[in-house]
Amino acid sequence: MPGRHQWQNRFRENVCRWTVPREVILALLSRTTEHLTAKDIYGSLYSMYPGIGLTTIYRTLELLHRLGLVHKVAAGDGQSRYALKREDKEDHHHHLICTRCGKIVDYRDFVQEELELVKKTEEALTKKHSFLIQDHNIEFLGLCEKCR
Amino acid sequence: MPGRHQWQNRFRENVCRWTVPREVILALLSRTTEHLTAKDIYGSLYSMYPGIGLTTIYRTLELLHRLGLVHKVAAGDGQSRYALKREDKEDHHHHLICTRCGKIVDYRDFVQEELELVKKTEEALTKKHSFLIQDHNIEFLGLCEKCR
DNA sequence: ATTATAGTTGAAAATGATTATCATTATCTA
DNA sequence: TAGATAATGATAATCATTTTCAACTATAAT
Ligand SMILES: [Mn+2]
Ligand SMILES: [Mn+2]
Ligand SMILES: [Zn+2]
Ligand SMILES: [Zn+2]
Repeated sequence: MPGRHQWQNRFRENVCRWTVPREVILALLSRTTEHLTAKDIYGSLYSMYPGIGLTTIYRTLELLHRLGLVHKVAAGDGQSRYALKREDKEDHHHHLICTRCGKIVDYRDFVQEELELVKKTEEALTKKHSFLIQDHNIEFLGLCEKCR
Repeated sequence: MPGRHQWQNRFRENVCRWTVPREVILALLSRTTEHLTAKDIYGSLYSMYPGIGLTTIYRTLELLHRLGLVHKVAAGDGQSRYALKREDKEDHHHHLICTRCGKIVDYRDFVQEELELVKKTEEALTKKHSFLIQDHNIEFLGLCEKCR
């Protein structure tokens, strides 16, 4: 529901076509706040769209990631998980990750302080190591309620 | 060179035997500050110890990780990298990761401020999500000098 | 509306890192 | 030194992700 046309435009700009699999995957992602694996998506879509290929899901997720529409998170259990970025700019957040079951929880605490520290650090590191820094991650690892 | 006997003892406590492959792998890790993949290690060891198996390297690295002797870092390129933990306690650091070639650089800037923020956040998250938090990661992603 | 041109799809095979098996060997303890 | 058992390494198996490629389709130009 949130912005099918915006997505469509974003695709056109990049010479990408607006297709059924892409629409369906985006629709699914926009319906949840969970961080889904390619297989999760494949499973959820199966009833509504039995023909869809896992390959296409991987390709679409990679595309969405390239277009900056989804977050891609490695939970350390060997598979990547994806979540749609929110439209509002107040969505900067990081993750709490269960190392046993792979569950990912968003958190948005102390974002202001975090950003200050991140900015300082980023500047220092850019100079010191002549890296081109594009992003940062902060994650807390542990066991979720069920797994501990 | 740094503490072969300490390692040996750490092994014994855990009913683990002190073997040639384990000694050789630890020796290699202690000779560098780089973050190595299992294959890197296999390659480096080959001349000195042609018989060693890649399987054993994986097993040893996993063991060292379980014993808390190495850091295990996922560079996002699909393979894990390992680096020996330093003996001194001033070694708390985080990583700058090149998303193109997987290179990992340690940084230790603003550790004090970082720890304050981390502590606050950890307490808040523990309560709010009833997670048992065991560790945290901070990483900056981008392109290294060679890759950008 | 028809056509031409890329972009897209999905089945199948390939890749590549990591793990599981299992017979053989090495370490440690008594 | 001998027995118990942990460790090794060759091999096969897993498993997520990619690559291939022929068939299909969205889109723009006629
Ligand atoms: Mn998230
Ligand atoms: Mn490090
Ligand atoms: Zn869990
Ligand atoms: Zn690089």
